[in-house]
Amino acid sequence: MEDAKRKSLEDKGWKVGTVSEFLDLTPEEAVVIEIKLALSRCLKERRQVAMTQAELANKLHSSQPRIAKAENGDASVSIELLMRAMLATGLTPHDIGQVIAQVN
Amino acid sequence: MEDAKRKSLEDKGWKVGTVSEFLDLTPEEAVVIEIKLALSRCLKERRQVAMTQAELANKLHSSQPRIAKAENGDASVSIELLMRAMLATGLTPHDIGQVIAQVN
DNA sequence: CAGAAATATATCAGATATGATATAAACAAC
DNA sequence: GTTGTTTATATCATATCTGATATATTTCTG
Repeated sequence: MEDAKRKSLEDKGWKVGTVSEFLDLTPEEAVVIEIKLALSRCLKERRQVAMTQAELANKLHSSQPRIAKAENGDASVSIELLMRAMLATGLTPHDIGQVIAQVN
Repeated sequence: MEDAKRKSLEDKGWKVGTVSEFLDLTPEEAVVIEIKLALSRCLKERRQVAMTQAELANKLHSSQPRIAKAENGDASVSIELLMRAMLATGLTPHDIGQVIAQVN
């Protein structure tokens, strides 16, 4: 993993800091991070053309700051919240499946 | 929703009990439940031909009881754990994407 | 530039998910 | 039917995720 990418992940709260910590990640955990980031990017792209973060938060019974975290790939956001958000912007399970299928 | 299906979900811990509670579910929440159940079914099918629950649990640094819950669609299991488990059985992001894309 | 609107960051108490453990039930093979 | 293997259920302390709130920063518009 390149330094710049690791730095970016660390800023978002991902525990991939040191090399040894990075090696502690199972392959599955690494893939899940990639999936989360892919969903996050897709959500941001779609939400921006559809509504404000506050509007989306209302639909979800969530809060604007949480949407911001979701769109920025924050580690505290679950795949479930990412999916609920994507669906609330009008994306479908098919769309979500396509995004995940393209990871790696 | 038919009675039999609602009963099955209730047994697994899903809060879809009464009609009014069911109506409280946002459409996105309902779809997410379907996605979880689809992932759960796929995991069970794949794991059964590949290894025991205990072996999978070891690969994941998890426990056999948690794998049992994952395979039986228990509400306490996150999408993230379902995905990590699927990946550990040898399934790929592409496989996972296909399962989700077929929901609904 | 000034004010408004949108987005980002920080903090936190409560809710949900977690692996561990114990143990029960189901299922084989003998 | 007894023994060994696998899967299911129950409980629990800890860790993680949650929406809410306050507030800072960026971006838009006039």
